[in-house]
Amino acid sequence: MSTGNPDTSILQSLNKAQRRAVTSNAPTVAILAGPGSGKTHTLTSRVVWLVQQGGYRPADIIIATFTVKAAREMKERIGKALGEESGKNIVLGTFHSIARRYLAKYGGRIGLDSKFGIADDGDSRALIQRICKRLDLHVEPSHAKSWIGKRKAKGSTSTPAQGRKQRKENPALETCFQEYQDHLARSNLLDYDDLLVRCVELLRNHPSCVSNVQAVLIDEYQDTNGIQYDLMKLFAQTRQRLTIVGDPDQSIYGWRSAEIRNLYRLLRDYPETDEVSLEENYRSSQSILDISLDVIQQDTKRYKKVLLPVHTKGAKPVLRKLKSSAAEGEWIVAEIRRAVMLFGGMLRYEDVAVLLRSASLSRHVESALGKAGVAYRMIGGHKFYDRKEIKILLDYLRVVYQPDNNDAVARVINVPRRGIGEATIKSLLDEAEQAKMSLWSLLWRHCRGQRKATTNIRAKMEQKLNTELLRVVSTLRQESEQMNEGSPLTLVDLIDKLVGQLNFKRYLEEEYVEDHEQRWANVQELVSLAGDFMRDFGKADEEALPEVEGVAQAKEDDLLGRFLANVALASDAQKDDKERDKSSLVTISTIHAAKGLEWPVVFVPSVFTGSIPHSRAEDADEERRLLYVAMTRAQALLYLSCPLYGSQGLSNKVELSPFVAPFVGKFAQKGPSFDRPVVEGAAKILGRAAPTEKAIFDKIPPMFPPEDDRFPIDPFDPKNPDGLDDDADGQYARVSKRQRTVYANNGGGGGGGEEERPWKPDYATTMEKSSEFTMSALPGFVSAGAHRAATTAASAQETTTATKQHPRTGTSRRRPDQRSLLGFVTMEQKTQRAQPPGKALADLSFTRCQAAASRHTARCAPAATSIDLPEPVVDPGLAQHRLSRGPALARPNTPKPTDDGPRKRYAVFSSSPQRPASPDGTDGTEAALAAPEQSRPAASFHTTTFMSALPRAGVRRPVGMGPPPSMDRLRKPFKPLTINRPRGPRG
DNA sequence: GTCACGTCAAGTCGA
DNA sequence: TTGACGTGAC
Repeated sequence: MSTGNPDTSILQSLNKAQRRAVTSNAPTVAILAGPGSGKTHTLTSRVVWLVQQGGYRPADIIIATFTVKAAREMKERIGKALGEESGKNIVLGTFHSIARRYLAKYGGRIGLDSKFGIADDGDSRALIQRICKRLDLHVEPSHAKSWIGKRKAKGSTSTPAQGRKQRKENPALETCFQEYQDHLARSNLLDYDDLLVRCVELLRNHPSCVSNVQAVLIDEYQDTNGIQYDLMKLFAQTRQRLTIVGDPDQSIYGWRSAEIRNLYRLLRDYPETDEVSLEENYRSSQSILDISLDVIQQDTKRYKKVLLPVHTKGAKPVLRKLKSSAAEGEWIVAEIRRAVMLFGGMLRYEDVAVLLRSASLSRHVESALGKAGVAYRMIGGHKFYDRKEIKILLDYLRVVYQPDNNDAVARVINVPRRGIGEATIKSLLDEAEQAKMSLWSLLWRHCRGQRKATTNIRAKMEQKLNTELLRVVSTLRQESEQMNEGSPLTLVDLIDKLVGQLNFKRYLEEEYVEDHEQRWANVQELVSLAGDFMRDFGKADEEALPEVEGVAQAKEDDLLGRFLANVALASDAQKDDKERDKSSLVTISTIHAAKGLEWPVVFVPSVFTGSIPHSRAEDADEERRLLYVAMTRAQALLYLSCPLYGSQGLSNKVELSPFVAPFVGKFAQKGPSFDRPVVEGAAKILGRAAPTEKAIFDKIPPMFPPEDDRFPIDPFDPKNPDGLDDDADGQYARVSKRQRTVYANNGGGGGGGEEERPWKPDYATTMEKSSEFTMSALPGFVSAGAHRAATTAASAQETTTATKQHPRTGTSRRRPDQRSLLGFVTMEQKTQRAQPPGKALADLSFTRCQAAASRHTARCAPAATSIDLPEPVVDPGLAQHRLSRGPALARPNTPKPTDDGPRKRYAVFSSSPQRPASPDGTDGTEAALAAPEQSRPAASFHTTTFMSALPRAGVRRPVGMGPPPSMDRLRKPFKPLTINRPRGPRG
C-alpha cells in the first residue's frame, strides 16, 4: 500500500466494464460475460480491490469455484497480486472443499463425527448396487444413484409438495435412499453431495460459524446447482456481499444438476444486484466468434448477449469431412504438422488442442499422433487416483484411517491374494451387517478368537488375514496417530511402510507381469505426491478457517484424514508448476476439462450425431453449449471434423451434428492456405511476431504438402474406398486380433513395426515427461496478452475518472449503456400484465436484448452507437417474441429506475455486430509482443494410463523381453516404451 | 462351493 | 480398459 498506488495498478489491466465490476460498491455484483472476456481476471481483481480498497481481511473472504483447476488457478493469481502470505488466508476452493473444511471444524454441532471420510463415486455406486441387489428393489442402480444425487443437489428449490409427490411415486427409490444414507452414516462417510447438504445444515443452524465473512465470490456461477446456491447464500448470510461471474452459454454441467435459473434466483433474492456485462472477446478471431455464435444462437430460449470481437477476421473455420475416424485422426495430425511447419516456428505443438466430447474418442487421434511421432498429453480421461494399484493403496490407507469403512476393507481383504473369494467376502459383509458390526471388527474378533464368524474361514486364510491385514493395518494406525502428535514420522513414511509390509512390489510383479514397472512407478508417484502434500498442506494452517470470535473450532490435525480428503476432492493428481513441462506437446482433452482454457489452434473432431449431441444426453441445448464452449477455446484456427462412417466400419453411416449442419456453407471445406495474410492475422491475434517468409521456407522440407489436400474433400464413395483409409480401418478394426500371435513371434514388443511408423529418435515422448504432466498450469492470465495492451490506452485516459464512477447507488450504478439483466423482462411486464401466471419460473433462460455499445464500438463508430441516443430503441418484434413466455418476475423492492438517464437499448440479431475495419485493431498486439509468453494457454492436467509410467529411475521395459503385445498395443502403434528402443527382440 | 482363467461386451461429462 | 459371465480344478 505504501509503495505506489495500488488501485491504479490493479485497474490498469482492465477495460471499462471490467473496472466497473471490480470497483462496484453494490453489495451484490453479477458479472455476466461470454468466453474470452476476462471473467476470471475480473474476479481476481475484485478480490484484490476488496482487500486493498475495501480493507477486508483476506481471511474474511470466501471464494468458491466449481472445479479444482479453477480454484488452483485463482489461488495462484491472487497469491501473486496480494502476496503469498495474505493471499493464502483467503478461504478459497471448490464448494466441496470449503464445505469439508467447515464440517471438519464445526461438524460436531450437527452431530457429525469429525473423522468422517468421503465416499467417492465408486463407493457410492458399489453401495447402491449392493443395496438394490440385497433388497431386491427392481431399480436400476445407476438410475437410483442419479435420483439420489439429484435429490440432494436440489437444495431449497424443491418444495415440500414436490418432495412428497416423489416419495409416493418411488417407494423403492426412497427405500434405497434411506438404506444408502444409513449405511454411509454407519461407516461415518459423506458422499460428495452430503458435503454440501450437511454444510448447509450446519450454517443454517449455526450462522455464527460464518459470522466473520465479509464477502463471498463465486466463479463459474452458471454451474452451481440448488444446494450450492443455498450454500452460497449461507456463506454470505452475515454481510450479504456477493460477487458472481458466469456465462449461461457455458453451462455444461446440467447433468450435475446445475441450474441456469440460479442466475434468476440471485436477482430475485438480491434486488440490489449490480449487473455488469463484459462484452469484448479478447481471445478469438472474429470469424471464429461469428460461427460460434451461429451455433449457440440456435437455442432460441437462450439468454442473449453480446460478444464483440477485438481481433480481426482471421482464417475461416474449417469443417472437414473424412472417411473414417482413423482418417480423421490422420488428417488432424497432418494438419497440425502443416500448421506448425508453415507458421515457421510461430506455432508449436503446445499451441494445439484436440477437444473431444468424451475421452473414449481419443483412440484414433492418439494413434495417429503416435504414428507421426508427435508427443501429446491428455487432460481429462482417466484419473491417476483411479488406477488399480493406487486405489488399492488408498483403500488400505482408508482402512487405516477408518477401520469401519466396510467397503474399503472388502476391497483389500483379498489384495494381495489371500485365497478369499468373492463369495466369502459377500458372506462376511452380510454377516457383519446382520450382526450390526463393522467388517473390520468382525474379522478382528474372529481372528482373536472372541467371536467365531458363521462364514467359513479356512485356517490358511485366517492366518494370512491376521498377519497381513489386521496386524499391518493396526500398527500403521498407531503410527498414524503418533504422526499427528508430532512424531517425526511422515505420511511418506507411512505409505512406504505400507508398501513394504504388503510386499507390494512383488505383488505387482506377479499380478501385472506385463506392465508392473509402470505400475510400480505409479506407486512411487503416489509417494511423491504425499510428499508434496506434506510440504504444501503439512502445516495445519494452510487450509485452516479463520478463528471466529466466540466460536470454538475442532482441531483438524489428522494428516492422513486430510490427505485422503484431498485425494477424494481433487480426483486428480497435480503437482505445482515449478517443474513445468517445457516440451512441446499437443493437448488432447475432453471439452468439459477444457473449459476456461484457450489455445491458438483447436480441433473438434467427431462432430456427429451421437457424439455431440451425445447419444445418451438428455439435454440437447446443453450439448450445443458444449460445442460452443469447444469452439470458443480457439484463438486463431478452428477445425471441426466429422467422419462419414462410425468406428464399426462401413456399415454404419454417421450424420453430421445438427448443430453445425445448417452452417456448413459458412465453414471452409478444408484447411486454409497459410498465406501471408493468414499468418500475419494469427500473429496479431496471438500477439506474437510473425515469422519472415524466409524463416518459414528455409525450414520446410522438400515435398512438404503446403495445402490440406491429402484427403478427399468429399470422401463419400462406399464402393471404392480409397486405399489409405481402408488400410487403416482394416488393420485396426479387424485384422489386429489375428495377427497378434504372429507378431509375438517375429517382432516381440515392436511387433508389426513395419506397418507402424518408422522409429524416430528425436521427439519427446510423453512417457519421458510424465512427471511434469501432473502439475498445474502456467501462471498468468488466460486473457490474451493483447487484452491488456488494448485497454492500456483507454485506461490511461479513464483512470482519472474511474474512482469517481462507482459511488452511485442502486441499479443506477449501471453504465447508461448497460441494460439490466431483467431489463427486457420488466419491460415485458409493463406491456403485458394480463398474462396468466404460469411457467415463469420454469422458463428462466429468458432472452435479453442487450445494449451492444461498448467502449470499443463507441470508439470505432461513435456516430452509430452514440451513448447520447435520446430514447431506448427496442425492436418491438423482440418484445413480442418474448411475450409468449408468460409473465416474468419483476425484481421485488426495486423501484423502477426512471431517473437512470437515457438508456440505450437495441436488439442485436446478427451473430456479431457490424464493426468497421478497426483502425486500432493493432494497438494491443504490438505492445503484447513484448510478453509473448503470457498468451500461452494455461492448463492443468494429469497423465493417462497410457503415458503414465514415470521411469524415475530410468527403468524401461526392454523391447521384446516382455510378453506379446496386447491387442491394445497393436491398435496403438505408438507405444514409446517399445518404440523408443530400436533394438531387436534378442538385444 | 469356491477360485482362477478365458471370453465377451460396453463404455459421457466430474467433485 | 474394466466388468460380467461361464468353465475346469481344488
